[in-house]
Amino acid sequence: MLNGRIIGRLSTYRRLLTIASASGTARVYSHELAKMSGCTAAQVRRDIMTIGYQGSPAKGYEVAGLISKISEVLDTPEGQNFALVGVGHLGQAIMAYFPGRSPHLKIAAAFDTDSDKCGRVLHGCRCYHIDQLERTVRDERIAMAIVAVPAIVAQDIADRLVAVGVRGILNFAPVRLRTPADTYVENVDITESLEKVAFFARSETSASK
Amino acid sequence: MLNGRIIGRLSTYRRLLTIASASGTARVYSHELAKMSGCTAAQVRRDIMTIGYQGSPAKGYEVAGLISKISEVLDTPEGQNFALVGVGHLGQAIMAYFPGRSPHLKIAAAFDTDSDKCGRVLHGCRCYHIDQLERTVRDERIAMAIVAVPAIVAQDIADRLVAVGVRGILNFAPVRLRTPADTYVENVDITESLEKVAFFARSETSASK
DNA sequence: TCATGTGAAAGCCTTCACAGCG
DNA sequence: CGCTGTGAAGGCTTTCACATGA
Repeated sequence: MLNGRIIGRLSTYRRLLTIASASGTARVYSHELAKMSGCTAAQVRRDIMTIGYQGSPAKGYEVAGLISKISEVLDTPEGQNFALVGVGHLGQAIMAYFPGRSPHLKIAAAFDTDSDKCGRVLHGCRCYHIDQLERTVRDERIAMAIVAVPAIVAQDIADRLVAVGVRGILNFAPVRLRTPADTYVENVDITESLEKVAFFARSETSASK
Repeated sequence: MLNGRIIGRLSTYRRLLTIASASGTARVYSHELAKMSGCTAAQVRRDIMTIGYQGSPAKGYEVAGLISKISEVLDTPEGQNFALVGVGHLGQAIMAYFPGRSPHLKIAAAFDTDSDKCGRVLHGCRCYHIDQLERTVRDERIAMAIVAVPAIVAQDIADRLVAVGVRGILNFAPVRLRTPADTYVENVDITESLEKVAFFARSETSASK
């Protein structure tokens, strides 16, 4: 019913709607949202139907209402906290990217082995030594993590995270993490993406993901 | 026939096979590769069939031969060059990640607006001022790019890249780029990924992407 | 006329299941 | 046996197409 694809598109719709709303747009038609997001109008309507929002044939969808409805699906009232493990370039890119994007999501703590980074606050986020991982994740009731560490240590970090209650991981390491069945892992594999681009850039006719 | 999903899995298989090969494994069965990659054995066999490689029921697949066959599909003999646009944390993470991963792929040039970075060589890659984009991309015959710039300028950069012949883009900016039909765009949307993790970490039973 | 909501069709991808073979 | 190769089935997503309503 609500699978990863739909969640992904809802996230995109919300971002686009939020931008549209900020520039004063009060209503959208499915074909407009389709064009903005790169989906078809039928897809947009079906997604909106799936989450139970209603538009009107005369006026399309109310932007504010649709944003609220999507947020009901995507967000929790209390918000959700991530731990970021690995404060290298990638980790810092993510920290820098975060503020203001998703008010309901937060990086509550970052961890690294480099003691130079520990104790400091980068992009509004406190950095701890990796030794503090277990204690901090527990104390801050963190249930999700971003793994941005070298491949060799990724499985070890994942094990430690799972052991202290983490049930969702965004994994940037080029490794298939082994985790319990009740833990969700989303992999971002840059090599895979690069090779897709390289392959399809050669083929004549192409399209987006 | 050879769609993005298959290309992605082939890339994963090759990485795993290369690791296996390095540690002395000469043959694999589909169920072994399946376990390593998180696919089913049937999927592995079907993918291998699709690219026209043959194993033997008695001995499975020859690792070296399979790597070659996958490489025939994924690589070009001359290799392919990327331009990297945006040498912030994300750009530098990608530069750092690159060396040795895919010998046939190379970042031939990086570009940034920050003149401090220009003229320097970071992670084995020369950085130019963004003003040099057109000339360098043309001179180096670059046909693919990684866009790691702020969202506001991403479309402009994409337009400039397309104008000088780029036909494949890996886009990290949270924007749907508008490009000609013969240009392939692969989007890596971190917000989307984070929201997926946040959503599925709440649901009881989960699984990988 | 032009939009939404949606059952039904189509298309796509994955998995099943088994013939064939060492 | 246990594995590959693969036609056929199954399941999942997307798209079609149209009833309905302003």
